[in-house]
Amino acid sequence: MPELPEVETIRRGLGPLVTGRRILGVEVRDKRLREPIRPEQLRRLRGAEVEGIRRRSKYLLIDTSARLTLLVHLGMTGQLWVADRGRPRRAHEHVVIQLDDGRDLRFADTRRFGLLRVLRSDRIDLDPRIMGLGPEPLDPALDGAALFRATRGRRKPIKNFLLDTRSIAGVGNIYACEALHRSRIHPKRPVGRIGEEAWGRLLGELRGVLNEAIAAGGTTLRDFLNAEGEVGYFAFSLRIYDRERKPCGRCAATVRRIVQAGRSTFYCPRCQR
DNA sequence: CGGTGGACCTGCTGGC
DNA sequence: TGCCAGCAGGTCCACC
Repeated sequence: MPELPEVETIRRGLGPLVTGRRILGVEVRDKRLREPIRPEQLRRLRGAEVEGIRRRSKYLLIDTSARLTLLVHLGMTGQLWVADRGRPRRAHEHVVIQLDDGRDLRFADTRRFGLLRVLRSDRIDLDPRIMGLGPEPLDPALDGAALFRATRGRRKPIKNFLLDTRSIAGVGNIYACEALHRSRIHPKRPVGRIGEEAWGRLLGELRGVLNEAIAAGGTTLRDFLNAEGEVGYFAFSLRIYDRERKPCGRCAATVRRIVQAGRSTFYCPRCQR
């Protein structure tokens, strides 16, 4: 489900709903995630006040006054939202965090690829999951020249590079395909054969599509819902993703699907070189 | 260095 | 109608 724009959409929606709220209790109904939830860890949040929510790559970081941070990853089908206490449970609702305003912060995850962990706030940057992440694409300090320098002599296909969170954080399958299509770059082009100017344009197109998706509230193809349980509308603006055998919106050639790194890549064989 | 394939899970779709 | 292969927005690992 969620790539950078979807996680950012949740962060923005959740912020005003939970910041300043005190955590009254934590209920773990099902701890079977890929890495099992540790209820005794989550219960340490009881009594703490939520101070704010940050995002790093596709992770949400919920900081509390107990100097503990709740680290959340939504995997493929994770959902995190606020609901009035007493609202019926959603399917696969695994965790309920009771807030002091009569509402709950709830976590559901059909496929259980998500992650929920409590970390010491002062040690987050030492967590191996966070430590290994590459630069944020929307960070103004990042530029095409840096990406150009980082990729000299490397032969990794650009699509695989974009999907690797150690190179650039937060880009997933949808936005990697869309950014390459907008940049007219073939998904198999080795990163070492992309010039400095082209890196600048690619980064610009990547930022463009990410920002437009955030403005539209994210992409809902199947499960994505924001912090208030609503869908996002960027699916209507996708130009290449999931359009196999349909015409390319720019040149009318037929969109192709190939597999790279075990994932579907959609591209236009005419305008992406 | 880089690629593939599989693992982890559940649910939906499309073809027969 | 029913079954089943294939696929899904993410990571992580073993192996070539």
